[in-house]
Amino acid sequence: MRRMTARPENAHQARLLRLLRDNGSNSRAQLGDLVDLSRSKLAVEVDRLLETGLVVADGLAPSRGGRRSHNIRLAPTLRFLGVDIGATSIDVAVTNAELEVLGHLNQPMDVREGPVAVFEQVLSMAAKLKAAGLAEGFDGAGIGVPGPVRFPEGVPVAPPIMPGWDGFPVREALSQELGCPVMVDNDVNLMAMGEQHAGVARSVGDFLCVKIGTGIGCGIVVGGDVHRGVTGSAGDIGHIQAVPDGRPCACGNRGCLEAHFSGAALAEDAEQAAREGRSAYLATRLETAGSLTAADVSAAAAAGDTVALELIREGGKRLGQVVAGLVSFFNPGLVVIGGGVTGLGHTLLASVRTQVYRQSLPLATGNLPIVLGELGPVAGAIGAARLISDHVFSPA
Amino acid sequence: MRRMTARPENAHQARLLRLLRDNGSNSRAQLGDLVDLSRSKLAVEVDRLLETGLVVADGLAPSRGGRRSHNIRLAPTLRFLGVDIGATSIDVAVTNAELEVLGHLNQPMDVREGPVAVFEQVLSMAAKLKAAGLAEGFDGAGIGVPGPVRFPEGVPVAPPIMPGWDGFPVREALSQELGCPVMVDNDVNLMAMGEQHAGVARSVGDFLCVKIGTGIGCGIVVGGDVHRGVTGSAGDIGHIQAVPDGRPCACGNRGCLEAHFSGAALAEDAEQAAREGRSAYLATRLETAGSLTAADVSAAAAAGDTVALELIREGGKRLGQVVAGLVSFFNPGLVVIGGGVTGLGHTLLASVRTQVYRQSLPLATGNLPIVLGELGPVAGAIGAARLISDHVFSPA
DNA sequence: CCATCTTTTTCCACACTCAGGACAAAGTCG
DNA sequence: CGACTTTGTCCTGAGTGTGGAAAAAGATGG
Repeated sequence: MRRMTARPENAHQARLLRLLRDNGSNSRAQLGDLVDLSRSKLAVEVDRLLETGLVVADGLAPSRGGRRSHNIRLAPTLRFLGVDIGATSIDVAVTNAELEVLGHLNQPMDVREGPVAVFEQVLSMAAKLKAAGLAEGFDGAGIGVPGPVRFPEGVPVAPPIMPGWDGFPVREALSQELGCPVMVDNDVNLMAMGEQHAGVARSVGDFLCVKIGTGIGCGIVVGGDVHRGVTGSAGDIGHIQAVPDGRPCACGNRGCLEAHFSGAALAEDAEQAAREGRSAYLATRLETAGSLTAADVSAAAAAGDTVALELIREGGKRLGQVVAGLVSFFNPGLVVIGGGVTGLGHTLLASVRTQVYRQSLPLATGNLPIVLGELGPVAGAIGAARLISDHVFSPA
Repeated sequence: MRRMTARPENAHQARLLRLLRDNGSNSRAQLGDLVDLSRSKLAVEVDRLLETGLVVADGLAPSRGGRRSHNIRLAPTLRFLGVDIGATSIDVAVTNAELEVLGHLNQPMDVREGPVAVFEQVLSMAAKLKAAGLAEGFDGAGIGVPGPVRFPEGVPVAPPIMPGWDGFPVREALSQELGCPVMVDNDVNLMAMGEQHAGVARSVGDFLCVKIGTGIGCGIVVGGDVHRGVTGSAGDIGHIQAVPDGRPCACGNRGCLEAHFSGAALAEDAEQAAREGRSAYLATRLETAGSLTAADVSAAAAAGDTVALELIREGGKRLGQVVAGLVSFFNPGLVVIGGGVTGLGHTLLASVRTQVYRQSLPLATGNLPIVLGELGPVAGAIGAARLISDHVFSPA
């Protein structure tokens, strides 16, 4: 079911669409204040957008002391699909044109089952959301995958944790299936875009967004734009050396950050602690579940388990060491920490902060907030919607 | 002696001026191929530039099969001043509008003598270059200082190795003295711009430029533009921890890269080796000179001294560890190594390369050249000229 | 040496865009 | 109810840029 979504005809229209996306409904007069176009010109462009159906009239705005202005908003029927494929689960969200989440589904799924199985799942989730009446069709879809992506083509390249995905034409295939434009990016970059659009990073031009999941990655935003690097692997900080001659890592080196702190490493450490009898809480948990995850450590910490707390603190210190280096190098205006293990919360945050503030120079840390992401599991999906909306709201 | 340099009236003219700067003399027809403007429009803009005197006619171009085209070039009387203030010496260069170095002076001087003394020296060097007939006046000057700069205002902020410079209005003061526009930036950023304009980094959009001098810094170029960070301290990698619990550093921490490898650290290590009698070459040198510098180590290495070579290799390994992390994080298309100790040359390079290729992931290092800068001591001055020319060649 | 073909440049007419003013419509406020 | 403010529409005039025609300058081939 192909939907022909109109596209803006020029940069002015694109600008207006993005303003409406970011600021919501707006009066014509207000728009005039924002865009520095003559009233005549603005009227023409708005009329054209109304004709194409991308925006609709939306009643009258409250008076600002004179005649009331007509409100304009993005077409309420526009729908974007945001897909965040993680290592062990899939998040799918439907948003309207303002990128508000109308519905959200989460399914556990191992990305290693390969692109065909995963996309089957994604499409069925999308269908379920449609069946719930949230969308009739999609005007665009953003897809996040847990590995490097050749961005212009929308193709994963040499993804370490996604065997079978290398070179798979994700963009092409999903565009075919969904009948709408599709953009693909690294999941961490999308999380950064999500927090930038609707989360803690609003109005920050340069920031880092560290995502701790099964692995560790870092979204880099420079001047409002995501930096992807020449091969799309920028932000891949999981294999930076955190401990000289430390633990062996799947990548073949030793002491990688990921080997010492990540969802996977944390789970292993916890199991070991449980087996060695250092934590009664974790031992019980291990016995009932058969294995432990980062979430178990999080729960243990919340229950006051000292071993769990110590694991988190130690991990935060490792992470903080690496982040301190990145802060010195990049001098961001904000550091966001998010991902599945946000449940580790303030213990982790405190540990990272301590390390960064101690190790980086005052000029770089002086006014540097280090905070948790505020969008939780939908950050990636919102970022994905943002990605594709940027594409759809740009001149054809 | 104030010179009123004309400025381009619009973006098209600015574009043309930069093309002429980067490509040298050019025929009108060739320009037409490059800029995607109608012939009429192009003719008008070129004529206006001719009127303002920013460009001049320059004979006829060779025929391309028909009527010969008129050559156009930037006014040959335009002069930029490039100043690179290092920790221990000052480089001043005069360039024409194409940023070719017409004359270059170098003077040892300790930056700690403060801005007043330093600028006195700079002005006297500029006067000397003028007296040599290289310039009548300057149409702009770029200044590099060895510390963080609040870029828009051109003011150093909290520079660790430049006490007395904090908050000094460098841009304002020099603009007054020289009677021309002035821009100020970190010396490392300027070196990066220099290598980008005329050195190894031509045609690379994203790259890192590591400068090893008295300290260590790193210029970051993203999408062709220098990234300065929110407080102007981006690229300050000298205080990234390279050795856990390593040597104490002036910054108060331990194990900073700069404490283990930099011009200053190298000199100290060499002196110690000399005193301990581990190297006859260095011991002799120490006796005659009273102290050692990085240049001595360089000379010793060239002479085959094993201790010197080992010092360089060890330092390269430390540097390589840090650079490997930056490569993973930033995924650049090129890494340039330059600065005063380029004399350490290929020994250093080999050591850094080994470490980076070993520690970073193949996707990031797959096609990553790591090379020495090719502009030597004038890289900074050329970058400074480039900086100010970008400013002068932009609409007023 | 001349005729023909190319390339470059200039000139010009036409279309298009856009800013800004005038004016009508719709509200507020006293 | 009247004066003032804000918003929206219409219209004109200035300016800009495109593309064609033709002239200028040279190359090529007989």
